[in-house]
Amino acid sequence: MLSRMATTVLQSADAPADAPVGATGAACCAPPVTAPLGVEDATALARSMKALADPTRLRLLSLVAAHEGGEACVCDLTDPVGLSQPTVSHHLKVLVDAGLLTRDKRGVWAYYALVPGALDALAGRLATRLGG
Amino acid sequence: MLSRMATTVLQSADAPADAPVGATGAACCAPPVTAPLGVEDATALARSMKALADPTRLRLLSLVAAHEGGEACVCDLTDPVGLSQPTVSHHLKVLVDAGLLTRDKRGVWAYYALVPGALDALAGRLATRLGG
DNA sequence: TCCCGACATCGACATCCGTCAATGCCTGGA
DNA sequence: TCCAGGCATTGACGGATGTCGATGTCGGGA
Repeated sequence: MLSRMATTVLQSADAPADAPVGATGAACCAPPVTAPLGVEDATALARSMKALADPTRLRLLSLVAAHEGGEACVCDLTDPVGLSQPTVSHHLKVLVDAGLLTRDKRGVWAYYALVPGALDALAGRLATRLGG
Repeated sequence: MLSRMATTVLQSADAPADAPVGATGAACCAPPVTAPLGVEDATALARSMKALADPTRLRLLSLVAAHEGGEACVCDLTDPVGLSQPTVSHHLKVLVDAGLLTRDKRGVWAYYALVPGALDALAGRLATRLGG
């Protein structure tokens, strides 16, 4: 048997439902052993990260952000990414479901725009919940 | 024939190839929005995000960070995540390959530790490259 | 020298995911 | 009223991914 302490680090994370996102925790020096992510928090974070774990979706976000007015319709995006219209629609839906984009249908066109602060909130959660 | 309101935006600050990671993007004003991500950049970023797009791996990172001394061996991690040893080894390899963990084999045990600043760098890339 | 234990690798399996062509829905104009 | 076009949905397919049991590898102790 190993003599390594097999102390299962208490993991029943208190689970603060809403994270203090946006705030850059930013302590430079060693936060003394914060509690590990609970299963729920990890699952929720992973779901958000999955939306960003695809090069096409990253490019779509970037294209929308860079587009005039901060918004773009599907027809603006299919050519730059070089994929079919249904595929682009699918990716946009994933991003909307993840809370990263908004969808505004005006007439025949559907305009997508970044949700302000959503990416920063994700980045903040990454840094504060895992790296310290 | 729709007149898209050209609202705020504009301001051209070319984003250099390597972003000043670690800094949490600009504050409130000034949407950066410049050139969209290239295919290569998007692919590279997506590869990193994929490593974080799994709840088990997020919990492993968190467990390692929270563990005494900032490092943990496989036997410390299998119980908390409730998965088999080969599966945990697999996830740890993914995290090492992504540059998020280091692996240090001492005797019979393999100790994993966070790569300092790696998560912050990723968070910074997210915020600065996409519209933070 | 042999055995045990910690860890990595392998092979297999089920599931998920990205992509496309085809099709349906809805809006605006003729 | 019908038609044209932008977009979402569906169904299908191939490849990637998470998981496990079995096995290989290596170091330390008897």
